[in-house]
Amino acid sequence: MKGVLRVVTIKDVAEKAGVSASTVSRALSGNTPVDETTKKRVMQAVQELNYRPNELARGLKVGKTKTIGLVMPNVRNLMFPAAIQGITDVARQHGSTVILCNTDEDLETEMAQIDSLHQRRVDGLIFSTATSDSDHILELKESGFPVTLLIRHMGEDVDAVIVDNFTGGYDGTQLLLSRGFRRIALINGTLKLDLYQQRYEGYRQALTDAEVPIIPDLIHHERSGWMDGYYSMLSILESNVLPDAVFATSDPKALGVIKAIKEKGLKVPEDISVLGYDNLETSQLMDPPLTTVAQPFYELGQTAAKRLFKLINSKRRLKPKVEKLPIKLVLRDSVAEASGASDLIASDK
Amino acid sequence: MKGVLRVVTIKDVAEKAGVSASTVSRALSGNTPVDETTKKRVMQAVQELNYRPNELARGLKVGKTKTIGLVMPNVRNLMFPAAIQGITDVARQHGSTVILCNTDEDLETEMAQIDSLHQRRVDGLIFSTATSDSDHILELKESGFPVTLLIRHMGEDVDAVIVDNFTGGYDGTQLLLSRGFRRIALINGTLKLDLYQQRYEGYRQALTDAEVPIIPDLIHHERSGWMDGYYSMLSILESNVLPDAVFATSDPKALGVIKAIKEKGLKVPEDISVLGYDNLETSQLMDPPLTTVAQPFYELGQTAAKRLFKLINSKRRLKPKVEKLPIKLVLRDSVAEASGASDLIASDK
DNA sequence: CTGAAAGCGCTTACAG
DNA sequence: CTGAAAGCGCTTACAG
Repeated sequence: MKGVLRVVTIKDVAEKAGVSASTVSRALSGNTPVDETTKKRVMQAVQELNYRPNELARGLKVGKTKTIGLVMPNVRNLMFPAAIQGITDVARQHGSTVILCNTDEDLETEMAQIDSLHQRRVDGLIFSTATSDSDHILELKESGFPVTLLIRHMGEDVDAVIVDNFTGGYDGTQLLLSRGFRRIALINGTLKLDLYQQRYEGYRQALTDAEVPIIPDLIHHERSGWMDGYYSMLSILESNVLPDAVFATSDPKALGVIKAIKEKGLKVPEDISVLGYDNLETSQLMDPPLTTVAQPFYELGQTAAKRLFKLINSKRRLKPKVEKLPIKLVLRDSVAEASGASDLIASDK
Repeated sequence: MKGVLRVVTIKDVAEKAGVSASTVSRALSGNTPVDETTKKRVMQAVQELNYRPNELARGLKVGKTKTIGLVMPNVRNLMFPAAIQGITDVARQHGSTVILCNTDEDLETEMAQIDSLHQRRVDGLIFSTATSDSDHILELKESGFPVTLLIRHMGEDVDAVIVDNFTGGYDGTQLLLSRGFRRIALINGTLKLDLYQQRYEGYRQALTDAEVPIIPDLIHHERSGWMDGYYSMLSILESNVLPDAVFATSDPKALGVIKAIKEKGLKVPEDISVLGYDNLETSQLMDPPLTTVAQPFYELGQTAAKRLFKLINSKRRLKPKVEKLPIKLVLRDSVAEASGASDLIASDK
């Protein structure tokens, strides 16, 4: 009986209710007054036929698809799932649907994805760009298309929701300083991404403010993932300047660092303290539980989506705004007090 | 100059190329022969105008949207991101786009999501259902709509791609038995999900086959997440029957178990061995690195997507098929040899 | 090979 | 309050 795949259309409803398609449309949308009793008849028919308006047809007509595009460099990166949830949650509140694209950190496919999303006439786009050289994004923005960047941004010209990375770098470093550490290694990501640049600057500033010398040998950039953290730390441990603490600018890197330290027969935090950055869910399960700079991923996603809908629903063009959400220090067990901390601090004077 | 938001349509191209819209359409689709030189003119115009066909209009006309829906219970569950990537990867190969929905494990919103996806006229649906009582899925299936279930399935009537959970439970338990353990605790998920039921049965079968008694006190069901693993283990440690090994049916639960064991001053694996299930990326970074039953999440996603496209592109209705992908034992350090294992085995005879 | 026409399923001025 | 008509941007038989 259900064999035939023909879907119920507005005409079927109209016929059943004995009215015109226009009236059905109006009864359903509620934008135009409709007589109560005819409305009831329509609703009855809708019920019986289990009618669902074709969103495509509607979109074609009114020029809004109630769909937003989400372009992520890598869904498997543990930062993103929470952000994605934040986005889908607010999209749902707005009756919007989200199309997810994964770029594998590749610029080519990023551009292809954007093209395909554009073809789908999404109402707007949220994304974390693969690189900083993103002319295509500026172009989009220029053309008046609603776009908001997430986590990774580019300058002040396009809307973005990010985290205050400078403060993250600064506060993290300062925590370590306050515990009495003076030889703080930094295992950082690629300087091509503004966010790592900022964390780096925060680190330097904190050191400078505390009049603690910066030791270039203890600074490694361009690292990503736990493997890089692991190898970076191994090489540091085999060099001649041993750090008393390590600030890794992502939790995975921090975990790699801890692994390396343990493998060398040293202890965290007794011998070397380790500070992460992210506060991924699993980081609390580590041994020791990771002290880290927490990023509010879910809120980041939420905020970006809210901003996007504001752009979408605004009549006039809004001035670009980059929102910086605050970081938070999460104190657990991987950072201790420097041994002989007081001496050290004293001797520094 | 770009100020006006009017998008380029097929008419603009037609006009510029001096042909009809029909010809433009044909030149672009390639389904019908078009004269080479006029084709070139069309392509030229497409280039100059940067024309992108409106996928919605196309979809409305041909009745395919080149969009699939993906309904997940919880994107933050670490099992899913890899599966999602598998799905988006093959969707891209098929020129399809994926709409992502998150149900928060809630049946109500699951049904609402399906409805909204249906309204969007997606070509097919992949999902991991929230519960087993899923009449709405059967209904969908019955109506001839392409659906494939992922990871969590329901019977033999609807297409699914899952993991061989019985074997997972069996092989995992057998690994523990082969190492000489005899009091193997099971920290399991909800029996409402077939997958946990199967793992449980695998566990029982392995014990039975080895003629090792099943100890009900060591079996905890309805646990999910690391917290539950943690508390389950705590209560076991405070009871009078101490296990020599624990089989947790998810990695997070295993991590909670390890945390509890360590807190009690015991060592993993020296005092108690722990086996997980999942092989999440972070599990190798734990201390000790987790021995676990690996699920091929990416392949699961890939396979489900491939199956879905087969369903979508098939003229006739295909017979439902549930594919079971194999698990793999990943040996790391959280499972050791039972102390005095040989005695034990001997004494068992 | 190509154009004019019809139509996919809606919405919304335009009349009444 | 309601219907007939036009049109969103495409595709595809139908003629030629």
